[in-house]
Amino acid sequence: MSSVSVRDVAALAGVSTGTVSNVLNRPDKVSPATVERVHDAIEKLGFVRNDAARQLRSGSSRAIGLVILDVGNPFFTDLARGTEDSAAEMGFSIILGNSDEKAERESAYLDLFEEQRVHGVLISPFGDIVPRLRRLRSRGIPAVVVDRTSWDNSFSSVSVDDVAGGEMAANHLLDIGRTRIAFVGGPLEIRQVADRLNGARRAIESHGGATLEVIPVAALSVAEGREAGLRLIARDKHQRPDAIFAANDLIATGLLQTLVMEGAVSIPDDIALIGYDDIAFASAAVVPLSSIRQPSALIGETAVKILLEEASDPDVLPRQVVYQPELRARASTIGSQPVSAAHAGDDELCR
Amino acid sequence: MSSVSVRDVAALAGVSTGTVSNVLNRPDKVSPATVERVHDAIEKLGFVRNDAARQLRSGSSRAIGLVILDVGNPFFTDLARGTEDSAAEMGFSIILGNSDEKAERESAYLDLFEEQRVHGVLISPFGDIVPRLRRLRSRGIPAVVVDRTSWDNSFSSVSVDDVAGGEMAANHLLDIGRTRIAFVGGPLEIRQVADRLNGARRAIESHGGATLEVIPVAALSVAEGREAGLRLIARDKHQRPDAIFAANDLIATGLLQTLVMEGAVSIPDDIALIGYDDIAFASAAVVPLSSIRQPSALIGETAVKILLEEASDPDVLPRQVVYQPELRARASTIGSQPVSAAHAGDDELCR
DNA sequence: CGGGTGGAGTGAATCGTTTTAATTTGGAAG
DNA sequence: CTTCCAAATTAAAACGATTCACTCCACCCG
Repeated sequence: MSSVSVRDVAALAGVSTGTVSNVLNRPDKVSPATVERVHDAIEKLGFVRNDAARQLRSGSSRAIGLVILDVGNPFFTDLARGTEDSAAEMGFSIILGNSDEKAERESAYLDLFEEQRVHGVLISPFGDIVPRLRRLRSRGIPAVVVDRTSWDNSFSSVSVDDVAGGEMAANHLLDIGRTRIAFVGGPLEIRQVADRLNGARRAIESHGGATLEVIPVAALSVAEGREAGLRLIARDKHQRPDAIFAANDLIATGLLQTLVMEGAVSIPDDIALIGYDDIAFASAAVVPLSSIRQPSALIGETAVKILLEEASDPDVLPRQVVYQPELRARASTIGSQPVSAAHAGDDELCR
Repeated sequence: MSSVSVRDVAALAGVSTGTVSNVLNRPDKVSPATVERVHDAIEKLGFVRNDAARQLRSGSSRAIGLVILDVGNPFFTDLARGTEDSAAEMGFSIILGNSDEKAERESAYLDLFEEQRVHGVLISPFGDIVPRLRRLRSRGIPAVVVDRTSWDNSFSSVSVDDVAGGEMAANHLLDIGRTRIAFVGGPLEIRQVADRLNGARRAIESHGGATLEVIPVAALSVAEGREAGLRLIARDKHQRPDAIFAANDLIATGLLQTLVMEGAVSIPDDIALIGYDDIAFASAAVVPLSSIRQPSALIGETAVKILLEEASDPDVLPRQVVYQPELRARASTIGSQPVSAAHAGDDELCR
């Protein structure tokens, strides 16, 4: 277990440990000749800086903690990728935690990040974590909430306007002439789900002549979508909606499968279907799925940027960044169309 | 920035710092009364252990580094989830790095992990990293290769028998009577791709009467799959294969879309299609995709287990664990069938 | 009654870097 | 020929938990 320390490097280069440290961190403060000599020594000895010692002395780490709700959801992995790219650019790395929508796991990750004295925390919250975030802040660790506005604006957040997104989705369904609309989603405790529903409700109420039915599901997964689909198939044909707004693309995918395969329902002729998130698989589904696109990677990048600003200047005021979502109309609502639409071709398939 | 240290805790509890440390790490060595007193003090002061200091003194960290090829690929996120669960159980956390099939990023992550003196490294390698892994080992940091056997057996690895998987896929296509088989995949430098192709080749050669065509693509993505699909559609009907083995499910998804939507090809009647990885979206596609299932989460769990063993006993010999893949026949090869097959119902759809 | 035993607790040394104040050096300015 | 300054470098003091070699002390046993 050869452990090469700055001391060894200093000895070989014939300088002091302080100089080695300067070469590592502020090379401009050291004469070029010395820099070279030190680098040679580092090379020769295979020295690698011990991050724990650095962090202990200098107080803060080069890692950022990120807690997301579900690694299985491409929306979140895209978001994570955004944070990773942005962080790497600034010389930081991301420690990714997956809370799996469990308060206990969420809490465990916050504990871990606190022990590690991470540079900052990004979190797409599940439970009520304001007290935890406050405590982190009092320790000098800033936090930014992602994919949700923070409760009382005491923390910065980067999110997408889910109410507008829900409105947009419902309006699209109304625009193509549908009137019996169903919202499939849940649990409503998840803020995003409730917002999307409220947006849809608003659109439909202000339209007149259209109805909205809520079909609750237990989780935002493909399996739950299938299950909801089976319930719909079981209905008499005339009892079915003529359009469905699914709370996210995983649910929409599940619906798509059971409705088409097992229900012989034609999409979009019998039922138009729109999802939410615009994950890469949405545009690649056999009936390409209309969806509400969120700038997932951008959310991550922005969140990192804000976090780093707050870290370097703790007195900056919390900011709420809200992006607007965007409609991606595809075959599942508008059927096959001549390839000439505005967005044709710019779908980013799997990145 | 209130910084509460063991010293403060010790003072309040009326004990020495050594005792506080013992309470934290070896509570059984301390009398119950003292344990309680110390815990009270910790509570009162809001003390949180500084991990950097702990690590500096005790030498090793509680974090495991994981480098994967592509976060956008559900196979790898499932694998990551497996490592995370397994690590959490043992009190470790995972630092996830995404190399994006770039040697430079892979290398940057290994640097980072080396500086952090992580407890161990798990890696699904892209470039030739044996020298790097050797160096890590010489520093006392063990490494386990995932999703690939290691080059010379000098490192432990956990993988799946891709040759057998390829053979299995091709045999399935032969079993349902197909004879003009195409393999769509690439680049062949990726070992897994080459192995799958070789397996298929072996099956077809030993069958007689069947042919294998290789259709190369530049990457294992949905977009590349679509592109390959377009090329197939452009062919005269009789020049097309009657079955396709795609190197992974992302490619299969892309193929599925163009063949069905734009080529009016019937799956599986005109062309049978089988993928690889059995990602959650495979079974949820509108024409559910036959695939070769790999135990992705299990690979991750096993890798963590082996890694921790090697970390605690550096003299243990490297082991190569090779799991066998499993065929999941679905509609894309066998069409719609009465629900009675062996595996019906046990598909894990998106968890 | 004395020596031995072991559980509980102590406190100083330690890990490897960064940082600070202090020191040297080579010139430029007076 | 001083004097003074900035740049380059140094030596030593942190940072905060863990560890290790000890000290106590109570208790048991012959």
